[in-house]
Amino acid sequence: MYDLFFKTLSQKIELTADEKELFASYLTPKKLRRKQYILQEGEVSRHTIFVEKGLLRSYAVDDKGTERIIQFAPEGWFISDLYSYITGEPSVFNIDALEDCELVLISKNATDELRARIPKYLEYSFLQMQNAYVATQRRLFDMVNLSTEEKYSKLAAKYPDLLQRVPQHMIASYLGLTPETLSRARRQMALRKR
Amino acid sequence: MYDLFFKTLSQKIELTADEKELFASYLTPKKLRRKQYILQEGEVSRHTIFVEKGLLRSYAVDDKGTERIIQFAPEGWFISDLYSYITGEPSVFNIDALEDCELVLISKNATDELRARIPKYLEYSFLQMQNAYVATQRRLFDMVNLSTEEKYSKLAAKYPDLLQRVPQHMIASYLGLTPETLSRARRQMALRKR
DNA sequence: ACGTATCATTGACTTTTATCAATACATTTT
DNA sequence: AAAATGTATTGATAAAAGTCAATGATACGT
Repeated sequence: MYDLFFKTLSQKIELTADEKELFASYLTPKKLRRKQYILQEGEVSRHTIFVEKGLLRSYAVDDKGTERIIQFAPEGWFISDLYSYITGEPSVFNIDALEDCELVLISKNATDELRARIPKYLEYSFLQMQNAYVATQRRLFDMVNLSTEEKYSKLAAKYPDLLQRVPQHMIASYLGLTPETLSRARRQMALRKR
Repeated sequence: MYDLFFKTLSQKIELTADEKELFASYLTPKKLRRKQYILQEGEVSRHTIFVEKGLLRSYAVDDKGTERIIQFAPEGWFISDLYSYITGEPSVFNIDALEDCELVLISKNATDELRARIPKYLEYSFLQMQNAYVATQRRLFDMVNLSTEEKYSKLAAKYPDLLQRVPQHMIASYLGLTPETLSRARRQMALRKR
């Protein structure tokens, strides 16, 4: 239990056995079935969610009822609506399971106490946030400046397994494209390779 | 000197007079004339830059030689190529001055020592990074999901003064549009308002 | 104050992407 | 097993954005 979670922490900070035990006492395990929500629009995001197993996604629904996927979170990833988490405002996003999941929840209180009792965890949080920021900046740049084909190729190169686990129209949504446009782009690329 | 810098820190953490003095000893002031570079493609980003006065921008140049603006940094903002800063890899961005600037530089060494000697500064760095991350996530979502007119309107509402200080074709670049497209979108909006 | 950049706009045309509709296939549900 | 749902592809057409070129207007450096 929490194996992947502590393995992930250990990539950036080292915890003693005692610290791990203390840490674990603040964590809540949760299983989630495919299609179930862990956060729904209008609720306040009160936890940081870590994915031990399975696959989550976050998305918003636009005026026309179209789902706009913001993020995928497979094993080893954190996900939440950070804005709602920080401000306490109701979330405008949904987070649900694309596969059966095993999750680790850390409440806001738990986070605060953990950062106070294990200062290394504040450092971890900083490093984690720094990584997330750099990654998002890069993705923003790519989304603004790359062509449809380049966006897809980059995603496919970086997360090849994701394409096996997620239906193509969700990849299209994540990339800000219609399913038709992505389908045609893929066909073009395949034709050119022959 | 450093007035705005410390005022900005004080929005998130409180420093004593002694701490401020210690802090200031790690800072380097720098003036930059309009059009001068503070970071050029190929160099390693070795400082965090704070803008006391003036206006910076960061941008990349694509294969066709077109400038792609990533960020504007007016007074009170931080800017750097964080990826290059963290990894030590040469930067693929440029940062230059759109107006005469007064800057505050914090070297990587200074940052490390400051975080060790003033633990509150690690907390500040975390909060700052968290804010930057949330803001970038939101901008990413908008760039992917909003129409041209919506992108421009949102920017204009959020940073009205920026439109006065920055030529329109740079706003277009920041929004991932051609100058022509932005010009026509503005015309449409103006016509509709009458 | 001058000449030179730079800048914003507009028109004509091309390319890219979205939209709507139909089809075929696969996967889930009952 | 049959029905219902979800998924990917393709075609026809419309809408949006990019490209290229020209014209005034403005700002800037000396």
